[in-house]
Order: sequence, then C-alpha cells, then structure tokens
Amino acid sequence: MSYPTNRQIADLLNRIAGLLEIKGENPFKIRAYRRAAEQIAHHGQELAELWQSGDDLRRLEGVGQAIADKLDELFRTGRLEFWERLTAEVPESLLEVLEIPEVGPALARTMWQELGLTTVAGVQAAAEQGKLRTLPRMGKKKEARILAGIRAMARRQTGRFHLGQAWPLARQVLAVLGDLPQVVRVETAGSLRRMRDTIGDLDFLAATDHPAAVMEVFVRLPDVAEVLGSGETKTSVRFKNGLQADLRCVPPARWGTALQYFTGSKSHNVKIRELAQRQGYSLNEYALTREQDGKPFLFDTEAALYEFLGLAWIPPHLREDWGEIEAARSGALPAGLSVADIRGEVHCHSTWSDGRNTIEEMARAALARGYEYLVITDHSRSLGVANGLSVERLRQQSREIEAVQARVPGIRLWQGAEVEVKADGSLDYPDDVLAGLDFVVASVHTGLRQDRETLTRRALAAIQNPHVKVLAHPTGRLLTDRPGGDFDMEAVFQAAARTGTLLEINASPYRLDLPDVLVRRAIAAGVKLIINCDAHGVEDFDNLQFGVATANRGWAAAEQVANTLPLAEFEAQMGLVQK
DNA sequence: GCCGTTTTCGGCCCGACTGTTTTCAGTCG
Ligand SMILES: Nc1nc2c(ncn2[C@H]2C[C@H](O)[C@@H](COP(=O)(O)OP(=O)(O)OP(=O)(O)O)O2)c(=O)[nH]1
Ligand SMILES: [Mg+2]
Ligand SMILES: [Mg+2]
Ligand SMILES: [Zn+2]
Repeated sequence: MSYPTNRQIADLLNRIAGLLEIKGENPFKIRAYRRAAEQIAHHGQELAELWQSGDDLRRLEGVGQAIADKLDELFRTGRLEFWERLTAEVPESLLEVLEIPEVGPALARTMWQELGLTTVAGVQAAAEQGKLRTLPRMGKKKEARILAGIRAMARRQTGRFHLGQAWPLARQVLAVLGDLPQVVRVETAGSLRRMRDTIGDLDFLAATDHPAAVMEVFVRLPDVAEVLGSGETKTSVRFKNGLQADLRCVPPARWGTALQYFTGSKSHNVKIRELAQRQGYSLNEYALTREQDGKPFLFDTEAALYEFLGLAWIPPHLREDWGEIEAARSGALPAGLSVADIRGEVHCHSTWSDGRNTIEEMARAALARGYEYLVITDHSRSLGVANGLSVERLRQQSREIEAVQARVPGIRLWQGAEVEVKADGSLDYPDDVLAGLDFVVASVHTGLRQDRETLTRRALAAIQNPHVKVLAHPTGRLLTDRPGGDFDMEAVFQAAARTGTLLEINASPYRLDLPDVLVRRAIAAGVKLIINCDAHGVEDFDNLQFGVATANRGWAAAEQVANTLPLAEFEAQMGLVQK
C-alpha cells in the first residue's frame, strides 16, 4: 500500500477548501484549510513517514486537531469520509469551474444553484447563449470576460511558466520601464523576485508620480497581446506567449512598503501584517499606520520596515512563510550564498555529445566567468539520442581535454562523464573505465516511471558506487509538466549523507533539481550539495543564478555547497589527483 | 479550523479594479 504524498494531501486540502468556499462556509475555515495545504506542500519530509513513526502531525503549523484527525484517517484507511460527504453535496467538477478566470466561489455557486451548471463546458455553452447575464450582478461584459477566460484556459494560457521564459522577458520590460524619465525606480516583484521555480505571472513595481504615463508605455510593449485590466495604479496584460504581467505604480515615498507588499509571498505578507497588528499598527503597501493616533510611518527601504517591526531584512527568496519571520526575529536566518561564491562546476557538455560548444569554448567561457575549475561530463554510451561517448571516444576525448588544458591554463579542467544509471542500477561504463575518469556524475534519465522500489534501488546503487561523486538532478522532474520519479528521497538523503556523495542542484530552469523544498530537507539530513548549470552551451552558464536561488530558497549556506570551495580545497576534498 | 510576548475564546491582512452596484459585492493582487 502506498501512502498519499505531501503534494497529494495538499491538493486534497485545497480541493476541500474550494468546495467549502462554493458551499459558503466560514471564510476563516477555508483559509485554515489552504494554509495547512501550503505548509504541507512545502514540508520536505513526507507526512506519511512522520505519521508512521508516531509523530504528532499537529506540530506542523496550520495543522490542528481536526486536520490531524483527517490525515490520520487518510493514512489508516486511504479514504476520507469528510471528503466523500462533501463531494456528495457539492459536485467536484465545480472546482474546474472555479479555475476559470473571473469566476469565483460566489458565481460558481449561483451558476450551479440557479442554472444547474457544474462543468466548464456547461458554463461556456450558457455564456454563449447569453444565459449568464440573467443572474444577479451579471451582465454582457462580465459574460464576455468569462468566455475570454475559458478560451485562455483552453489555449493553456493560464498555467505557470519556468524561469527560462519569465526571466528574459522580465529583463526586457524592466529595461524599457527603467529608461522612462517618469520612473524613479522599477523592480521585479512577486514570485520572480523570490525566484520561485515556476512563475504564475510577472510582477513589476514602479516608483513614479506619473502612473498613467508609465502604464501607457507598459500596455504598448511590443509583445502585449491583450490588456486584462487597467486602473489608476495597476495594469495587467497578457503577452503573446501567454505570460501575464502586472504593473503596480506607487509614489516614490512609498517604495519600502510597496516593494515589501508586492514581493510577497501572500502568506508571508499576511504574517507580517498580523505581526504589525500585534504591535499596534496596520500595514499596507503605502505605510505602516499607528492605530492609536493614525500616524503614518513611511519607509524608503524594505530593510527599514522589517527593522521597525523588530526583524532582520529577509531576502526575498526566503519569504514563503517557512519560518523565516521567526528566524528573522531571533537572528537565525541562513547565511545564504551568492553567484560569486561558486568557484567552478562539475557537470557540463560539449560537442562530443549533445552540447553546442567545443570543450575549448566551454573552458574559456567558464574562465571568463571567473571559474577556477570545470569538469567536462559528456553523456555515456547508452544515451544514443545524445550522442553518448563509447569507451574509445572517451579515450580520445581525454587527449583533447589535455590539449585544451595546455591552451587554456587559467582554469583547471578534468575529464568526467555523466553516466547513465541503467534500469537495473548498474552504470553505463565498466568499473575500470570509471576508475580512469577524474570525476563521475551519475544520472537517472531513463525509466523514471518505474515503481518506487526499483527507482530508489537505482539511485542508491549510484550513490553507493565508489566512483560516483555526484548524483545529478536527483528527482528527474522537468518543469513545468513532468513531475520527478517516485524516489524514496529520505533513503536517498540518508545514503548520500553516509557516503558523502554530492546531490546536485541542477540550475537549468527546466529542472531546478533538487527543488528548494528538498534542498532544505537534504541539508537537515546532513547531505552536501553542488550547484551545476548542466551547460550544453556557453550561454547556459547564465543559469547559475537560478541554481543559487534554489539553494538559498532551501536555506542553504555556502559550506553546504561543495563548489564554493576554491580549487585547492575542492581538489583535496574530492580526492582529485594533482597531474 | 487554527491559535495565543494581552487571549483556550474571539479574533483571523488589506487594497485595486470591474461592473450595473445607485452604494458595493465579487474577484483578484
Ligand atoms: N497582502 C496581500 N498581498 C498579496 C495578496 N495576494 C497577492 N499579494 C502580493 C504578494 C504577491 O507576491 C504579489 C503578487 O501577486 P501574485 O498573485 O502575482 O503572486 P506571486 O507573484 O507571489 O505568485 P505567482 O507566481 O504569480 O503565482 O502580490 C493578498 O491576498 N494579500
Ligand atoms: Mg506573480
Ligand atoms: Mg501578479
Ligand atoms: Zn547533463
């Protein structure tokens, strides 16, 4: 029997919240379900394991007696009576209706009760026939907005995007807005500033006394397909590629509070505002207002605001309500690391397999970034689609790397390989070949849909192989569609901690693997990490910032990341021979 | 439903934009 994962539990609690909302339940109860769901989704250790070892699930924030009882029932029986009763009362398909932009719980309820609509298709048909406008507080315009929302959903333009799509577009927008004379300051906010692994929309904050002029430029940006809304201080657009963007404008004097607000996360904001309340203030994006006399306090910087509330400035990537507010109060925020702390990488490709640049070009690009070392790890022989190297070609490549090393003496090069972990757990080169390599990185690329036991056995075999120094992209997820394999990550972490095998934080925006949540859990388990761009071309080294952000979001410090070590120490620690 | 540097009961963040609302509800940030 397999237990529900944290993700599945969180989804269930969110679905309960949605149906309760349509039912018209107490909004605070609904918030409680959503809050529990979020905390559980962000918990690095599986609740099923905690439950099995007899831990009290109420230790999790947001989980009290009622939800703990439900989890207990779920783990014991695989069912939840409360959910079964609820779905008997409120059709589950209404949750899809709730997904339609512009359709909230109130409208979902009236459409269901007044018109018997319970599906997206039904709502669409009713809207096309002009039936929705007969409902209270409904009219032609609202009906049209709903139809547009359904079409956007059908074109799959309402999902989430990875950083590789969001980041470049955001830089372009930022450059245009930053050049305007009316703009005093402009910054990305929201999940992009926090560097979440996926981005729902782009958020921009501009400090200006002329918001209309700035928003005018914003809606005329080249790739804007549609203006979704535009008021005095805020405008939303959708770009041609489906990404949405919000621009919020505030007077320059409000910058500190506004940036804090618009950076989020939502649950972080709620907690900060509750903290302000307890201290006798009310906080919004404009000011911190003293309740007793209505005196407003304005802040130029976020740091000044956090300090006023008795907190250290919290880096945006930590603002997820994972305990960062408590840590900021007690001076226990993680030290973190920056891109400049990374001294080299041990996982990259060249034209020898599926890379776009030669070994020399990769070496020179790494050197130009200030790297002290680089391991070339082309694919191993069984990965035919990626032009994996035969043993013979591996030998030839070794001579090529030596030749490049002679031409590019400023950076230490080693020959490694990204070696397939085959379906039976064996590696793709024989031991003597592995022994001849300076650095072996192991990857599970194939058979990621195998069952938990098989997959975990493969990962453990790789970690325990004495030649393997790194397990690359450990979960195998691909953003934004493919979830990782069903590995027992707790077993993976324990094995890696025991053997000292490094777990990768793959910085590719398609992967970010380990994900932030698991980085945090891995660190707790004593695992050492390493951040690699898995560069397939020189420009991929720019992705390092995403990997570093993922480490930071997982509360890492430099000492837990092996490639923050300078060359000599790295060599010593990795047992690399001096040639 | 959860929770406690005033509380085990009584609170629970706060504001922008839209539409048909003639005084504000709903949705979203
Ligand atoms: N105080 C408060 N702030 C909010 C609320 N909803 C959103 N915000 C703030 C914090 C968010 O990070 C910011 C931008 O909102 P978004 O909906 O774009 O969320 P965010 O960018 O965090 O995630 P996303 O990737 O876009 O889904 O606005 C809210 O209900 N209350
Ligand atoms: Mg956003
Ligand atoms: Mg937004
Ligand atoms: Zn690779």
